[in-house]
Amino acid sequence: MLCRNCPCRPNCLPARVTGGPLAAFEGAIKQRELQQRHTLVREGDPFRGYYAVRSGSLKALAAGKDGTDSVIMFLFPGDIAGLGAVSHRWPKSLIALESTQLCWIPESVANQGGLESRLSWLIGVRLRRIYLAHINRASRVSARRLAAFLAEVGSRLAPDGPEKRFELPMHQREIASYLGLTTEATNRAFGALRKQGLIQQEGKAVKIPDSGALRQYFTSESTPRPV
Amino acid sequence: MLCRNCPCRPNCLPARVTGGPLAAFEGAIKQRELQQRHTLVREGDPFRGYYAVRSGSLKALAAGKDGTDSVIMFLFPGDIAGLGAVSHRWPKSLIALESTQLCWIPESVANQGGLESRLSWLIGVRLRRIYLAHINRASRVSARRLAAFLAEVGSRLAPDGPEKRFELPMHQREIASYLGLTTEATNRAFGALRKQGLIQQEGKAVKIPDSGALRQYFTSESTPRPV
DNA sequence: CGCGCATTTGATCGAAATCAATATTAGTGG
DNA sequence: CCACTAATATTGATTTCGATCAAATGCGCG
Repeated sequence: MLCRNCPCRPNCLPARVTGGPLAAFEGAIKQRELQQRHTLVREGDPFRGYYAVRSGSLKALAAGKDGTDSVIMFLFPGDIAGLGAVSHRWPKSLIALESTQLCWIPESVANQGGLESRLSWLIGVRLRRIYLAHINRASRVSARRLAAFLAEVGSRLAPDGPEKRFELPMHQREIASYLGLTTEATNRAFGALRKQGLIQQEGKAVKIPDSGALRQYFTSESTPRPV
Repeated sequence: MLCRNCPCRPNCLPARVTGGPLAAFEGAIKQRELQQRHTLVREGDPFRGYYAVRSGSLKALAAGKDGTDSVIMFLFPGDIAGLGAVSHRWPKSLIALESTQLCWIPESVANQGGLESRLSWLIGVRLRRIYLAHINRASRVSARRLAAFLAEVGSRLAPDGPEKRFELPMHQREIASYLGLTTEATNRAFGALRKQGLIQQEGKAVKIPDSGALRQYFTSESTPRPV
């Protein structure tokens, strides 16, 4: 698969590159497949360029003192992995949640040919997304946090239309870790959202009948107190 | 004050710039003072370059639906404001917590003279810091979250030595908003840390007798569950 | 098929939210 | 500078939500 046909291109580094430079870019990157549960990079590894997620998904893990890890972030198609490691070391491990197609983009390639500004822009997008996640996780009601999470995942895995269907690639256990909840609380939060008709579930498949209603649910009264 | 004498230079854009280029940089930026509680930028304003914090501090606010804002981030001397707005709009309002000295760095200046890679590096630093904050806020024990916050602030406002003394520029109310707690819980968390001897307080002045002990306190058992 | 792991459900406990009231501080104008 | 006012900080009592403990069910996989 070449960049020119890749559905991720609008979100990727060479979004506006065409012609000869695009061909050069395509020649400089390297495609790679990562099997389910396999590790892409380990915490502390030296930085060796970026990985664009073309299909599948990953989780970023932060190692705790006692060997316990917590999930920091999920990466979906169109995301670039490695932004947190720029000119540094990988701050987090990255592990595939399912069979995942990646494009390796060497650092030298990303720092040439006018791609720096595009890279900065993408990092800005990432920062804004993290800030949004910060806000959503500030809610102390578990069902609201989960609702915000599912809305976010839905917008990534089923971008079109207000009704969304997708398969959750991660376990409830991993969602719980990401949201700072126990698995039991997470599970009950799923139940609460189902009972309110905001989501439907069938195994790992999730349907959001009305993403507007879901958003309405978690944006109302999400902040603890005004400032 | 020129960059060559600025204590923030190691953390700033022109960390490694010297000679003629440094003089050019100094000529291209513009110093500015912001009075307490005054607004630097408003949410949704177009991006107009970066602001380096030279002294003082700022809070970043996210507007809620109903006019209630929540604190997303605090900025201290050495920080660069605007990283989340690269080539976009300001995602958050920025308001001075105290009288604050800033350097305005036009976007064009930051994108020239080999500063792009330095900018990317700084954004990477910011991303890593946010991930760390994410982890710390995953703790469900309010005193632990506050301990992590105070350790972070202490490392910024009193970088030298294991014993730290500093003045908190923000209200407990703002800390509470940032941590996703009520003001009461935040206040009781202060009390808990005092009782354990991990901090001392006198008005807004905080003393951390042993920042290692404080870190030890909040890093142990901070994650809800392993993954 | 059986084993291990994840999910689901229930009961109890604990921490923080909430409600309420007071004390303190900061900011205002006289 | 002081009095006055509003906002913030502090403390207590009660309630609620999620953590914890425990057990059962379901599922994937060798």
